[in-house]
Amino acid sequence: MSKITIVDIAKMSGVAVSTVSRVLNGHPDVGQKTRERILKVIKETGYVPNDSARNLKRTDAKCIGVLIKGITNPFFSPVIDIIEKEIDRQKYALILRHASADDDEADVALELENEKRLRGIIFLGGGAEQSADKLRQLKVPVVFSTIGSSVIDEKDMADFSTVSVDDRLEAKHITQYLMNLGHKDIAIITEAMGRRSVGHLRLEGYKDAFIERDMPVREDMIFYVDQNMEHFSIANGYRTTQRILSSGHKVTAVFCVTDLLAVGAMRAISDAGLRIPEDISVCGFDGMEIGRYYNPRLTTIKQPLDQISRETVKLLFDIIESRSSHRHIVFPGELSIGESTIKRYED
Amino acid sequence: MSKITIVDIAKMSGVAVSTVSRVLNGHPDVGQKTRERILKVIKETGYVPNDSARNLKRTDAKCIGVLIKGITNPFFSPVIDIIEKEIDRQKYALILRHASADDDEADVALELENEKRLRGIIFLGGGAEQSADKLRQLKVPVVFSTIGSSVIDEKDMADFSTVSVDDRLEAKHITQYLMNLGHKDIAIITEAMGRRSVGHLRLEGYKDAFIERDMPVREDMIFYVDQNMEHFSIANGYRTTQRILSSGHKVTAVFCVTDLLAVGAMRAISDAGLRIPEDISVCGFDGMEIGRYYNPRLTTIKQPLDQISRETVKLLFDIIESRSSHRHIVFPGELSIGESTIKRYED
DNA sequence: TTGTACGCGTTATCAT
DNA sequence: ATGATAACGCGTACAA
Repeated sequence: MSKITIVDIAKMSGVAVSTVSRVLNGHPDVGQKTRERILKVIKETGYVPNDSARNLKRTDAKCIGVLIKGITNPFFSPVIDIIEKEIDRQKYALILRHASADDDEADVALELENEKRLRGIIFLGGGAEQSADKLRQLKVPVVFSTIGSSVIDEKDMADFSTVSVDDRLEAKHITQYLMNLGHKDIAIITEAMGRRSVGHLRLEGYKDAFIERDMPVREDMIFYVDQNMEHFSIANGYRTTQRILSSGHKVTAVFCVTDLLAVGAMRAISDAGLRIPEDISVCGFDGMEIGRYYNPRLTTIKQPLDQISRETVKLLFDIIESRSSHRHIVFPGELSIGESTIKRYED
Repeated sequence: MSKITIVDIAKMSGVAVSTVSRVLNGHPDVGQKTRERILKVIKETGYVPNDSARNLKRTDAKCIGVLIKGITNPFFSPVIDIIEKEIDRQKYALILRHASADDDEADVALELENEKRLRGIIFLGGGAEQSADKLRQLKVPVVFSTIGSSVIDEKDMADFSTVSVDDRLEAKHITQYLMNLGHKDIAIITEAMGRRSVGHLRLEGYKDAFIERDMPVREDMIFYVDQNMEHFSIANGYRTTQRILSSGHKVTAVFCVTDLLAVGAMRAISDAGLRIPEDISVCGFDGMEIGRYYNPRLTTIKQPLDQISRETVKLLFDIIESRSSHRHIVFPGELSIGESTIKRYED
């Protein structure tokens, strides 16, 4: 039983391939009886059109590609959900593609572009990094979502759009919040990646807060996650916090650049027999659902993912329909105060 | 700037298309200088071969398709990670495809099969349900992972493989565990889907436990999640637990058929001013990472996802290389006792 | 080592 | 309303 094609269907229905094709694509100009006959044969044989061949010929196709780096990150789940709905509302199809850690996202994007007939691409996670040149070869507009413009070279600003919060600024805010609670010995758990990673941006914001108050930035309070495991994972937060606790440094608050890290941190602190927030305050960044359900509730910077997602799609379509050129939209984050932070006790 | 093809590359390099094709596919029989020249042109133009056209012709291609229903579920994250690595070890490529809630998975699978040149397909989540007939049209072997054979019709057992735990049995185990702690008023939070859903299977296991002890199964202790939101979500666990608490029924333990539901349940119980486990014991099912980090740690049935994932890939390759026919592998779950369950206080 | 020509399954164009 | 046929971009015999 070799694979069955449109030709077979045509033969079995006693019509020409073009007629079958018309039925397949919902063209109106085909007789009622002929249509039914063909449909019947299709159902019986279980024929499925070959998408490759289709895309090879097709000119239209209303598709938006969504490229996501590391499907593993639950942070993107709500974003994808909303983007999917929004694209649907525009009567477009969404093609979700995942790039594994070692894939070059730009390559995947280029592949996707001429494999399907895309009208636009949304990037979730990852970052432009070096591959901006490759990305520029894309013929369809690119919007980075939840990724700030600071991860992009200035010269690329006109070629891509970004929709996000200001990672650096918001990180400064939450650090200041901790300071206002009286904390001085504030450790940070972050990622040691390139200058354009969110980890680095949020670290910069942390530093900004100290610098603005003329307080020294203590390098021994900066803890980098284990490179050998998933960077922004609960487990890594746990392990890194253990390093903090055994470092001997006095620490009254920990800023985790990610909610997931914070969850791990809280568990590690509890396991060490310390109380949150009485002994150590913990805060995160992102505003993930789990933070609102954890015990204690996590203080964090809530990203307005709803707005970000919606605006991402809206902006993309504005560009596709040339109602707008590339823009860089920044939404304010919201300090969401939970039960994981408290005034520092005077000693 | 229209799209650039292999013909353009050939012209620009002053060679025939076949030569370019050879370079593209890493064939050895091409002159060193010619190869370099072509490579240079490719790099300069940023040419990317059209995958659709490729797959149309290709005969080989070592790909495994992984179909996942609802990317939203973090439960699959570790599974995907491992499957990806295992497939990689076999020098195969992994193509991850996501089917949205309303897609027919069988259709997506069929599409994927002749779009790419697959050698096998792994299903994550979802279920065979009615579409077994469609699935049978697939020319490559299908393995359901983390999905038990009980979701499949008997007559289909020889056509598909499954690798999973015994949902029903394990659900009985954990219910018995609660009973052994002295609990009698045990509510269950589950899903009201078809007879083949995990929600239903785990509910059956819950009932089994009661029946085996000649205890009545109380319908008023069965709580179904809100159909209008994501079924197995934290938020749904929260809301459904609120319904339990306001039902007026005496409840000393809650079995949530999913860890995510359990997290929501625990938060709802805390918010109601009750203590876990003293006032109400809570347990889940799955063994997700968050359960081990939550406060209190969640008692649950841990699925051996490591083994399941590894065995899924191994079995698939056994079938591909016809070293085995379709099988149904069942791994035992592990009762992972946390801090969320305790002996029922005598009143 | 390199080039030519055909076919993969489909859609679009032009006839009928 | 339907049929015939030329592309679409690439891989691969086969020929040179």
